[in-house]
Amino acid sequence: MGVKQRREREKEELRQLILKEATQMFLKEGYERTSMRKIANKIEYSVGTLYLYYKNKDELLYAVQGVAFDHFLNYMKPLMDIEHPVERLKKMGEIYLFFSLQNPEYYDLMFVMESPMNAVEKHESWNKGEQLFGVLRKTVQECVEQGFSKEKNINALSLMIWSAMHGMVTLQHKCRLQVINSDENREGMMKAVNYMLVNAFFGEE
Amino acid sequence: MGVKQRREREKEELRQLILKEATQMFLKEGYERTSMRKIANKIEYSVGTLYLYYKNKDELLYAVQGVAFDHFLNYMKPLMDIEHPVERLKKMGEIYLFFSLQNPEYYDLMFVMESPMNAVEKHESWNKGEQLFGVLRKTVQECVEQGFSKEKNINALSLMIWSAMHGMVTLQHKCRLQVINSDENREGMMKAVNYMLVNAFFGEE
DNA sequence: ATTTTTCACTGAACAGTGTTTGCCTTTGTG
DNA sequence: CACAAAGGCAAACACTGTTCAGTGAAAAAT
Repeated sequence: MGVKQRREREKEELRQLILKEATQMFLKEGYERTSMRKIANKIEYSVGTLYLYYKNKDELLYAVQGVAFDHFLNYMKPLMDIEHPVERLKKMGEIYLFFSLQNPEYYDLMFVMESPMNAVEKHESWNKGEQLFGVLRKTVQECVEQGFSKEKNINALSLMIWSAMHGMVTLQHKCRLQVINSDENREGMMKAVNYMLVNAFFGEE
Repeated sequence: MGVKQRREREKEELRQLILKEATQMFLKEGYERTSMRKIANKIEYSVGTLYLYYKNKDELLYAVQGVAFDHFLNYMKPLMDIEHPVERLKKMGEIYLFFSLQNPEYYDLMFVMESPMNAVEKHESWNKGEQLFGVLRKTVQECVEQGFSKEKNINALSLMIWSAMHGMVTLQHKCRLQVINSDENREGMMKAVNYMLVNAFFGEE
């Protein structure tokens, strides 16, 4: 009997609807103004229903985080066609900056907010995050293999690059870059990133 | 008549008491569990009273942020005695890491939370932040002047270093460093920072 | 000395938050 | 037809930041 299966399918559909609508509200209104009640209103169900599909807000946010990561990976994947690893790395930095400034709410969800990480069990892995870090590490590895860096510790090198990008983005998002002349804007940041990647970490070819 | 002055003094004393108690609660309980009501309870005044001394929570948090910066600057100031600028910079990195991991709530207040920055008026300057950035910039400037770097743009260089430190610290705080083998802990981070400062940005002397 | 004014302070109320729970109605099964 | 199961709902709980009419005591003015 296909009844069980239909119900299963309907449940999955509603789960997806909640996720889709929540994601949309996050992008449009920002997470500050996106409450469980408002999501429930938008999909025309009651608040309690949300909790039948997601254990709590953390879990819902974790699901939205997944959507954000998928978006980001779609930005990144085409870059893997660039053969020269240093060129690829530079382009990755550019895209990283671009994405984070265009989608600050997504970025927060992926790399800043505590809430979605509470849904990651202590001993469970954070798949999407590892997937993305893998893309960076692979590129760094190629850079090292082709002799563009003195340092051979791939993990330390990758972490340093990621940290620098992440730090700059978040300082910008959270209004801490007032300490620098405000004419040092996106272009200025891009210049600094380029310096870091080309001159500091990897030798000019 | 000294009545006005006494009242003025008493107001200032209560303002300081609120600040002191709020700061303490932040450090002990974390900002998640520090509400206006709980602060009011601790100092045995009613909630409304807090709003006679601070316009809103943002302003109170901004005041606590000031306390945090003072602490941080006290960590940093002694370093200015180190003559060699590269050595000083390395030590600054060490202290930065140490402070941020020991006082995550303070760190959040200073560099991550949006709330306290709402109290900084659009055209008003963020004094404490600029003061701290000045300490870094001065050291970087000396490094450049003594010929330890090819890059001459002091601001870009300083920003890059600050970003890298800040990025690493926040990725750690917000549980995003699961992507790296967990045996790469504080020491591993310190190694990466040292690599960055000594090998990447400033030549080994 | 008595009245008036001033002012710090209160605590209830408002509008919101995430989450839980008892009930109800619709659906599918024996 | 009667019974069981399950999805959905509304109300309630315990919070949050913030506001505001009212209180009572101290200071100023009469």
